[in-house]
Amino acid sequence: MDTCCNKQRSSPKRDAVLDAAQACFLELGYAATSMDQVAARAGVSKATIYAHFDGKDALFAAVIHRRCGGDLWAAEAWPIESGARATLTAGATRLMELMMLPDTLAMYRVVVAEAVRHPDLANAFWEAGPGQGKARLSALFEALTARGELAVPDPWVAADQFGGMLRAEVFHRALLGLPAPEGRRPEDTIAAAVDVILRAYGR
Amino acid sequence: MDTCCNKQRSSPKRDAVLDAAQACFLELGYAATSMDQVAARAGVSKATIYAHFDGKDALFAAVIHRRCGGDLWAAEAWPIESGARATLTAGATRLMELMMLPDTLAMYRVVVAEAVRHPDLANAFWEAGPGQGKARLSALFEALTARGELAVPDPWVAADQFGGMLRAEVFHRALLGLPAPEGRRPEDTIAAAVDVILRAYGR
DNA sequence: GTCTATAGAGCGATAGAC
DNA sequence: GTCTATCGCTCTATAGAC
Repeated sequence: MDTCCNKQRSSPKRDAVLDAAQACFLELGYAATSMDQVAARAGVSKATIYAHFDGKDALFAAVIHRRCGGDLWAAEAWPIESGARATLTAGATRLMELMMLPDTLAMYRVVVAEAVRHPDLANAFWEAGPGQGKARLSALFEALTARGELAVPDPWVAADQFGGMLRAEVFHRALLGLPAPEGRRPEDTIAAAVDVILRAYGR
Repeated sequence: MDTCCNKQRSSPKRDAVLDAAQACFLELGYAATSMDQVAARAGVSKATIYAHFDGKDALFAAVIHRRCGGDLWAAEAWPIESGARATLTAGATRLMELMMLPDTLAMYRVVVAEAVRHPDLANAFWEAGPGQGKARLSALFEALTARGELAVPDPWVAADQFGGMLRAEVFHRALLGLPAPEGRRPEDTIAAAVDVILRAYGR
């Protein structure tokens, strides 16, 4: 137990440090964040941070792991509606909402930026984020195929393709901080992706 | 003219600085790269760098703009083969090759990381990279529809979807520095994406 | 243009009092 | 655990000789 966290699990100052560090890292990136900034934002001294975390690297890891720990992906939030179109649209809408949250985009940016230097964090992020999303979509395809509403030979491949279409230009540009392509809303991307999937994998 | 570059266009030392800076920025990221490192790698003094560029920010911008300037996307490299499957497979293969180049992935990482602080660079990157890729795929869909081999109502939407499927798990994990999913190669992703497109937009 | 040398600020991390 | 004060280092940027 407790192999992933430094010192004890929780304390008011410790939580304040984690909150402040998360805000700084997501806003400025890893390298551009200083321990002085984190300390000031948390309302503690720098020495207090070092009493709770082994250093800047360990603080960063704790921030990422904490945010990857919570379960945004409870299966109950991914209902099998009546009909393949409704089910896929509902799932895609939920996924799109999560992907487009400002904090999610910021998390993407900082993890991608540090992926080479922190492979373990990149892996934790994948497992808690995109990997879970893919698993949820895959479960949808499996259930719809079992019900005879779709004919999907490999649910993981279909989930990858569906997710890829959802993660297309709208998300891609948002990740780069660019405005969405003119007149193209997330709902349009979702509807068009569902159309393609139904045509390709419908019975 | 010459509005995008500092001082004169080219000189041996200046090119050496740009090469060294590109290597450092792509390898370490913007913030973690120091002017001392760039100077050492270029074999010049720091003062020489400041004689050619206004500062670290301007040097970074020059590196990104230089790499975005070259045209990797000449239309001749995107032939309309005989048959929709062959055409799409050839185009997707070319796109996948470009996307999976180590330098392309590194460029993605550093531009995404700095996108919030350097919106103009993010835009230049989009226009020179993903935007061009989408334009090339779109031209393919348009030509295939004109020939009557495909029935694509909106080539830009189809290009977005096709590109999204190609940019799915294989590329997504590569961007995070993670190994490819077991037993899934880029060719498999391409073939599966072409299958879906042909089923959805075939006549 | 190019160099050496250095200014001046900010960095991560720690010592020692309480 | 938490603080103040500070160490030793590296950073971006520049001054001045050639």
